[in-house]
Amino acid sequence: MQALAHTQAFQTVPASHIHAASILNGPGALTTYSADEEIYGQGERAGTLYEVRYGAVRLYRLLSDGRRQVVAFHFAGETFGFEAEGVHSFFAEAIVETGLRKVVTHANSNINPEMLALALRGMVRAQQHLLVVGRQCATEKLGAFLLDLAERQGDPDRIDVPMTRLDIGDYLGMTIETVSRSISKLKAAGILKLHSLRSVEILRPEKLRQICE
Amino acid sequence: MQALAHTQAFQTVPASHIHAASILNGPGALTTYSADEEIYGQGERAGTLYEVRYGAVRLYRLLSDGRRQVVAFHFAGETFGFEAEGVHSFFAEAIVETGLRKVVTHANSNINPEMLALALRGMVRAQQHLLVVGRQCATEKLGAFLLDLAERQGDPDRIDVPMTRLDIGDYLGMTIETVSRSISKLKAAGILKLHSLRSVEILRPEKLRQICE
DNA sequence: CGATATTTTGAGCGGAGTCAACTCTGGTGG
DNA sequence: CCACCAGAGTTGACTCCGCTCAAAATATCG
Repeated sequence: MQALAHTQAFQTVPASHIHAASILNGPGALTTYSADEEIYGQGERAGTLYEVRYGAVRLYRLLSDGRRQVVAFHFAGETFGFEAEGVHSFFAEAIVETGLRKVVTHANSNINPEMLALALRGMVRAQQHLLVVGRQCATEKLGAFLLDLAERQGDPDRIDVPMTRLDIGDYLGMTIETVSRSISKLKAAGILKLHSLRSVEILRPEKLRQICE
Repeated sequence: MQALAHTQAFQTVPASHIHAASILNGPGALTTYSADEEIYGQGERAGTLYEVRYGAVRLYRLLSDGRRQVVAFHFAGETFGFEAEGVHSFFAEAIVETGLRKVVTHANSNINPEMLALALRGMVRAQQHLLVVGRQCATEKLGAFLLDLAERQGDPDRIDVPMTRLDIGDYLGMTIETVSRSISKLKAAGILKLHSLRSVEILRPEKLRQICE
């Protein structure tokens, strides 16, 4: 029942997203993945793009010392799977029950402005992520992360957070304890309200970035 | 602390706003910039790519609280200036005397695979940067940074470091004092040798990532 | 309802930031 | 040629945020 609620929440797709992705191909088959199922692995041959129809995806890389760096999350309407080389440099996993539409692209054949647009958007997103992880205190990072989620999900107040605290920590470069503490701090300050572990309400968006000390 | 101005950067952008390069390899005029000279500014209209012929360039963004996040450095042979929106979201400055070849681009006409490849490489570079900044201790960050420089400059041992400690700090998300201390630590450990402030020799490349305690 | 995983909270410690003083470097002009 | 100087870099002392280890509380699922 809980999972179903997530699914529905993520099905809201901004019009611009649908537009960009659907030009890339004809109607593709919908593939479904259950929670924590691998979509592709580091080192696998690339060449397929994936458009999220519903659910959520994490991209991550395992470092040599065993740590995990989550590079990106993707939600309904977003397209991922771009690679500069022929192989994937990250793992892709479904976070919850997720539906993907595969977009097979073979080198040089499918170059068009829409595809370039998606690639550039991916680059901008990575650079934006960099700004967040780069230099901020834990609470600021979390605030920026939540605001990003809100923006991408459409609803400015109510956020669905399908990923675990570990995912968030590995995404923002901090431990689960610090993630938890930051949430508690924001909650205590009356900026956030948790309806459940996976449903967050932003009461004071403008204050989210300022709490830091 | 006020952080990033999210709202604009996270907005989805219609594909029509993208000004993509049409021709990457036409003969372009060589423009020279002196140290610290601005190449383009945040908010300026985009649409031109730049190929570095010699010298070095920093891309950075000013945050609302006055902090500066250096997003990338670029050296000879590299191309920068990609934007997903019609305007530049970063500043570009020459670090030292630098020669650039401008590549004037026309919107939506004649998009080629080479162009996409460059954009994807930019994305991968940003994600790689993310892995470095996401690392835990300062010395590891600096080590990864130096190894990156060595790789991009060709010489595995001797590195030219044109940027200041402040540049490095703003790139890695740490203070100049910590940058300096990290260098001193690596020097003391016999891993680095400084021939001058701008010339670094890597004595033990394999140890660069491991020093952290 | 019990078993397990996830999350929260607590206590203590260490690394990076802050503030400050000092040293080094490179450039300028006498 | 050298003295001077401003900026860059280094080093030190101290503080504090976030990591670690540990335990309690809560959520999830069979």
